[in-house]
Amino acid sequence: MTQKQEHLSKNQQIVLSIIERAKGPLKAYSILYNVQKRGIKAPLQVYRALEKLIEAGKIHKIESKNAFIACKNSDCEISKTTAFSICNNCEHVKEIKNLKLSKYLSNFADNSGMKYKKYNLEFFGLCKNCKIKQ
Amino acid sequence: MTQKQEHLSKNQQIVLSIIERAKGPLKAYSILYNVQKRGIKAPLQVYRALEKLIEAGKIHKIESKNAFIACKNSDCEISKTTAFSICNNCEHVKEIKNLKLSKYLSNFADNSGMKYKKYNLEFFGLCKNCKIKQ
DNA sequence: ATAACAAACGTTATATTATAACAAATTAAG
DNA sequence: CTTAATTTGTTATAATATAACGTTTGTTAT
Ligand SMILES: [Zn+2]
Ligand SMILES: [Zn+2]
Ligand SMILES: [Zn+2]
Ligand SMILES: [Zn+2]
Repeated sequence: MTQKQEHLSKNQQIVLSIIERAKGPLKAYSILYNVQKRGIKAPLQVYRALEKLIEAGKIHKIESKNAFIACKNSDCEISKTTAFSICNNCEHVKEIKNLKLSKYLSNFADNSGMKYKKYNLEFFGLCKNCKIKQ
Repeated sequence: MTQKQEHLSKNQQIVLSIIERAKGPLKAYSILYNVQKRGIKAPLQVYRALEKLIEAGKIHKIESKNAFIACKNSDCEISKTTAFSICNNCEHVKEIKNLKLSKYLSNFADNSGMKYKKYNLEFFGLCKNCKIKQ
């Protein structure tokens, strides 16, 4: 009986803690730099941890930025349905938690006969702060 | 009066023609390999063409694959609102043309006060073919 | 036509992001 | 304890993307 892992390994915990403390999405090599004092020396160690953390639903990858952010949406299925708002100016990223949206997209079906189990949506615009300043 | 460019340069035309003839999304270095006989020798020449073609709405980038596909949706705003279906098995990618979906997403607003001008949505699942085979 | 400007080009070098391959150490299960 | 699975450490390399520079081509306005 292979259950979804819930115990995080040492490296996974280290990488997760860095991502959780960050204000915004972190890039892999920035994570690497941050964890070198804790014994993680090579890119692969970071990428391996990132892979497992994504599988576990603890973090998400922001595809348009090649960066990683902690999941703030404890309800969301394990990394299967994700939506983010991204500010084009200050690069602020926030995970969107909206039941209507997630229901709409989870139930979406077009004429292709394809049933989608997973999606990633990235919205771009100006955040409230940046809208004011401009 | 700076209008949106509609005349494509030589390199842009070459790169676009490769992408349009392809069955699926192409990677930048695969494009490079394909156009070397036509005089394009360096990655930067390809990336520059790709950038302009995206701005012109002729192609889109599939972010989860770092690959580029021709736009099949002449109605869509210039690369501003994109949705794709991606088969996890055969990697078949198709641009989704669905007015309800695009209206829903273009009008989407959450409580953040952010108004989104642009989005990219990638759906994942099994296409009809691959569903049968499994 | 020609000067002035903007866009595209060619080229070299380099930055950034990500994975392959292999052996050792640790952890979970029977 | 024994065995299998996972995680780790390490080196090397693959894949993706941009910086910097000078030249060439195309457009616009006199
Ligand atoms: Zn989440
Ligand atoms: Zn902002
Ligand atoms: Zn399109
Ligand atoms: Zn398929």
